[in-house]
This record gives sequence, structure tokens and C-alpha cells, in this order.
Amino acid sequence: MKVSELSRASGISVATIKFYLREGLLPAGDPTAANQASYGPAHLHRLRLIRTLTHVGNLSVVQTRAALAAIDDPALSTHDILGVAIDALPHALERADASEDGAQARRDADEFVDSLGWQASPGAPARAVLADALLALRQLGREVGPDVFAPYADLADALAAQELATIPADAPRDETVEAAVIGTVVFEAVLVALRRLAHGHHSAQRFATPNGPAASR
Amino acid sequence: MKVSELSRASGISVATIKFYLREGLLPAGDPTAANQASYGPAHLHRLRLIRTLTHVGNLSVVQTRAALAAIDDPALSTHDILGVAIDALPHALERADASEDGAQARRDADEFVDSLGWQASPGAPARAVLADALLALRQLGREVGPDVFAPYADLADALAAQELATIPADAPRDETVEAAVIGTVVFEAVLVALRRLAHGHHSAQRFATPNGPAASR
DNA sequence: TCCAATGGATAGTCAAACTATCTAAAAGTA
DNA sequence: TACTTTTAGATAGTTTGACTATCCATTGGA
Repeated sequence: MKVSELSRASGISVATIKFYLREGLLPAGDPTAANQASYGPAHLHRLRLIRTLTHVGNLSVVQTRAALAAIDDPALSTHDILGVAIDALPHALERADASEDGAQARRDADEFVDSLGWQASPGAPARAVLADALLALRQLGREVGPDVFAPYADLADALAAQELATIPADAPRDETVEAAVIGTVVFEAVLVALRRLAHGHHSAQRFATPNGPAASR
Repeated sequence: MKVSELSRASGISVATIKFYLREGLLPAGDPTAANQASYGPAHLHRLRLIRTLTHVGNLSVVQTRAALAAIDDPALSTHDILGVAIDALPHALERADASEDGAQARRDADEFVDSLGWQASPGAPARAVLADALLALRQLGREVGPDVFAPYADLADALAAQELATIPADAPRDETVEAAVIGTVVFEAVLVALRRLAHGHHSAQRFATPNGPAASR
């Protein structure tokens, strides 16, 4: 396959394919001459994976490169790779920690995570996200403890157990790994979308005015 | 309160406060002279709300303005406002629809959403997200039908019902509205963070190699 | 043969979210 | 009152991320 064909097959412009090549997301094709290389189905698959991570999973190019590098490294276990995906959280800007309230939120969030008995590294971005959430709720006037997270933790626990159970533990590493990463990233988008839709559904039951603009929703 | 004081109290630079003022996210202060205005606690609260939506909820400035405008419009019901938050989905880039496979994914996603019996507008971004997810899974080699979403829909349904139940239906509109928006946006971040943490926990059980880098995670 | 396509390098674009500078005037301070 | 600081408002500049476009010296294919 030539670039132009790869481009047509993937729906991604040649310029963008070259960009992914430059950025190290896509391996180079087999060089057949000084200015010619041929690409195989693996390249097409890789492009789709890149687009899934960037466009569906909202990973940045840098995060995508890290995730792909982990997938490619045969020395890493599936668990290690999941770790990369987990650490590639979209946000986690460390808003907390700056103020005393922020530091308190961070301590509360850490304590909550640890109380779950899940081993999570002290630097896991998810901790910062929880701390930020807690800080935001408090600054907006809600007097909440870390236990507001409890129902979500139960849910997440059950969900993760179920999701990981669908991944065969004895399949070839490549398949396992890709299934795990895809599952983490695309079903996150699915979950979020369905939750918002469900909010719309249930709020109609509780709050809708018969003649408001909501009637058309 | 003067800008400088508002800045100190909120931790947001004067330049950024001016930016939010220009962008219409923050209402102007009470003018006391040609070049002087005073700000109250409501402004501080508004700033915190802005930062929560943008930094915790990952809304863009434009989406944040839309959400705030909806919150401010007394003609809108709580349900209408939830709709704005729902439509402010971070992604939904309409990847599908371009190809035949994409169009099929879109039809499947729509059919699934409609089968749930939730009323969702035909243009709801969440539909596009689901279609994109379905398309990505299929292009990556999984032969999946829209029923892969079913467990997530059940979960989302239960979750949304529970979340909305915590909002008092008879409280003042302003409180209801803010509680709904904050709940949608910040607990989404919480849910995502905890799910990733739970993935790490459960993957350790299934995939961890005793001596890999995972040992330190 | 000769024109379109290619790899590789470099530069340019565009949007988003700030950040900085400037101006005239009002406020605080000694 | 003289002087330094702060302010609102306007305008311009910066930074980052993700592409997108140009150039050039080959090649490949009609």
C-alpha cells in the first residue's frame, strides 16, 4: 500500500499521516526506494487505533504516543499498560494543594482512596481529580466529606470487575493489551454519554415544564 | 471588594478576571466611578463556578458561557438547564456519518437510544458519541452490536435516578439549578477517575507480573 | 518521456485560553 | 498637595496543540 492508498483507506489525509509518522505514533513503512515505502494492514489498524485514542478517548498526541509505546513494549504486562492508560487522565491539573483548603481536600481524597483498599500510586492523577472535585464542591458551598464519593466507588468497582472479566487472560498479549486499552478509553466515553442522556430522561420526570423549550427535547 | 481583592480571594489573576468579564462569564461589578467598580460575594461565587465548569468539568469558555447564561435565565426550568449541560459534551466530533460504516453505526446507536425509551433529541451529541464509539470498535476488529451498550445504559439509568433524587424539587430555582449542573459536571469527573482507579485495582489481580514496573504502582 | 506521487524537512495556520501593554483617571498615601 | 498605585477598558501578544501546506530531489507509472 502506498501513502495515498493508506490515506484513502483510513480517511486521514496524507499530511496528517506524515504528521503521525513524524510524531512517532505510526511506524514507518517498508522502504522500497529512497523516496518510496509500502504500508501494510497493520498500518491501517494502527491509524484507527490512533484516531480512537485521540478522537474518541480525547487523549493528546503526547498521551497517545505514551500509550502506544507501552502497547508496543513486550516487556510490559497488561497491567502495566493499563497503568499508562489510567495515568493518561484528561484533566488532573493539580488545582488543589495551592491553598490550605486545597491541601485538606487532597488529604481527604487520599484517605478515601486508601480506605477503599485499592492500591493506587501516591502520584496517581485520579487522586488529584478527586481532590479538585472535593475542593470545588466545598468552595461552592456544599459541606461534603469524602464519603460523597462512596456510591461512585462502589459502582466503579463493580463496573471495572465486569469489564476486565471480559478480557481473556490467556489470549496472546497483543490482543489482551489492546482490548484493555480500548475498553478503558472507549467505554469511558460511552459511559459518560449515557449518563448525560439518562440525566435528561430523569430530569424530564422531575423538572420539566409542560410548555418550556424542554418540550422539544 | 476591588478586583485586586477579588483576585486574591479567588486565586485568579486580575488579567484572567478581566478576560472572563470580557467574555461575558462574569457580570460587571457595581460601577462607583469612571474607572472603579466594586464586586460582592456573588462575584466570588461565580468565579468559583466558572473554574469548576472549566477546570473540573473541562467545559470550554464558550460552553461555560452557554451554561451560565442558561443558569441565569429565569425563564428556563431546571430541566432545560440540564439539557444545556447535557449538550455541552466535551467530544462529539461527528466522526461517523462520513462513510457507509459510519452511517450504519449512527443508525445502530440511534436505534439503541430510542429502544431505551428515553426521550433524547435527534441531534443530541451523546448519540454521535455512541456512534463514534461503535464505529471505532468495529474498525478495530470487534464485531459488536449496539447491545454492548446495554450494561452501561442500565448503570447510567440507575445512577442518574439516584443523583437527581438528591436534588430537592421544591427548593428555590437557583439552588436546584446549580446543584443539578454541578452534580452533572463534577461527579462525571469523579466517576471517570474512580473507574480508572478501579481498573488499576482489578487489573492487578488479573494481569500483574510480580516483578514488572507494575509492582511500584 | 514526463507528470503526478513520494519521503523528508521546514514553515505556516488556526483555535483556545490566557497574558501583557497602554491610557486616562481615580484612589490611597505621605 | 504631590506622588505612587490601582483601575476599567481597549488592544495586542503569547503559548500550546494539532494539524496543514510548501519545497525539493527523486521515483513510478502511463
